[in-house]
Amino acid sequence: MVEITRQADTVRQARTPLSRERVLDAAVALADEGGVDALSMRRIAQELGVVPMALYKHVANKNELLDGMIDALVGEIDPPAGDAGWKTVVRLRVLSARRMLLRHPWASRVIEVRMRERAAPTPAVMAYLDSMIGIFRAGGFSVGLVHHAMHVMGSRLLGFSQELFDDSSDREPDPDALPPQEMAARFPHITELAMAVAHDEESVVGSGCDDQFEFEFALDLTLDGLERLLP
Amino acid sequence: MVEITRQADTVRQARTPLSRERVLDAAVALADEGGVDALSMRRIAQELGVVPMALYKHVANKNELLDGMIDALVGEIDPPAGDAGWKTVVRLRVLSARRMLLRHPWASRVIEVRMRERAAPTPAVMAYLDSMIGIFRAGGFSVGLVHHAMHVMGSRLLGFSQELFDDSSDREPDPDALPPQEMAARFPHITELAMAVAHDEESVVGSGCDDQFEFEFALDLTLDGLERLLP
DNA sequence: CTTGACAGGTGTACAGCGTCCACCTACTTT
DNA sequence: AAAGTAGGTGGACGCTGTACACCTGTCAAG
Repeated sequence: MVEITRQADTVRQARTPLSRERVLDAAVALADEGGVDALSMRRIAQELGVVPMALYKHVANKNELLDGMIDALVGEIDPPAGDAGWKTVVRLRVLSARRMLLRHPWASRVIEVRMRERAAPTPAVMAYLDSMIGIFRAGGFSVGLVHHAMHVMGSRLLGFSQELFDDSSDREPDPDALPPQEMAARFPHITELAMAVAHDEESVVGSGCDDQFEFEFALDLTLDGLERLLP
Repeated sequence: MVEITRQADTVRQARTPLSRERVLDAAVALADEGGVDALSMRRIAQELGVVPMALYKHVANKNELLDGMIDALVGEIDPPAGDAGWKTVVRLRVLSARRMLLRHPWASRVIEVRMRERAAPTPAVMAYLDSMIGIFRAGGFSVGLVHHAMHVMGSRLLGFSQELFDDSSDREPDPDALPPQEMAARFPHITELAMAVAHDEESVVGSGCDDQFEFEFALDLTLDGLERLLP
């Protein structure tokens, strides 16, 4: 009896070595059932039968944990499906993203908030956007047109937030950003787009992307679409 | 000297009687300069030279304070301009909303977050939406079409968040909601729309508004718009 | 076979948060 | 004069994220 207990004690900390993945999973589960407000380091730790500070051996801090959760969720979005034409492929992908967001209602809020205060989107989001851009390119869109398209789609692409790339602001450069050539290798379409935008507006001060123009572009496209619905 | 000082002391708490408006103004100012994370009850109080709990005599709690701030900001949006046709009027109004949001970069996040967890938007937001619906109606849109239009415009109307009315969820009814007839008087267009939607989907379980359909409607309208841009 | 590094879990502590509660004080109303 | 009330005060509680020092088990090198 005593032996069993002791073994159980030993086991509790030995059997489940508490990996980063286990922390992330517990966090997602907790958020799923109690909303993002129920998500505290202490609660996650408690759920894992561990002391709060133990989490910090696998996760730098809470923000980094949120980033990890986002990455996990974005990974749930279906990859582009076959060769059905850009319109169908984009449509299916966006609907898949939406399903993911409906499964995790707290997610869009977290993504949005983290997006706003981070230098760059998380890697999985980057990959998602890159592949989305790739679909448009393959569908015959020019680089410039894809740029507009991404702005127009903004709020639909992940179900919210049209300003995924808020490069206009004066954020300090991300210290652990990817070196350019690796960036280009992993996210070729994003890179192509970014370079084109940066280049053809060289003279413009600041962002290299006229947010105001893009906003009005999207707005007018929407209004035109609505106008066509009038009898 | 002593007298002056004593007078100053007296004055500090007597001259500026710390109204709700002063609290709201201080809060907005603080958020404007330090972002929404710098906004704590204690900081606001400090800024006003007062003890934190003093604020609670003018504001129920922090959420209610955030609501008040939102209302103040939405009030900054230009009223509908003249009789230039629905398209122009909507366009100008949305651009005015955008300018407000650019003046207060933290605002969209606050509005969105508060929207998600509140039973109803704040009065000023209601008024804004009501008048926006009115513009569409006056422009010849049917009630049903306005409904679609509001969903399509969603992310542009206030610069974000297409799900302003997330009535699908199972929120407890707002205790201090307006009585129906007052609601109808103050927000006639919202009421008209809400009743029409509730009525013609009587048989459907739940929300009275098929969010999935609306999402796809908006998505397809956007994709069609993009398609027309292809050479 | 020992030793030392190191990965990983523990315990304590701190500053900051929102807000409940009891209190005091000045002013208004009867 | 008495009673009520609006509004500022002070203290406390429970919660948060996380810095820091510590301990322990595992494993590699001498």
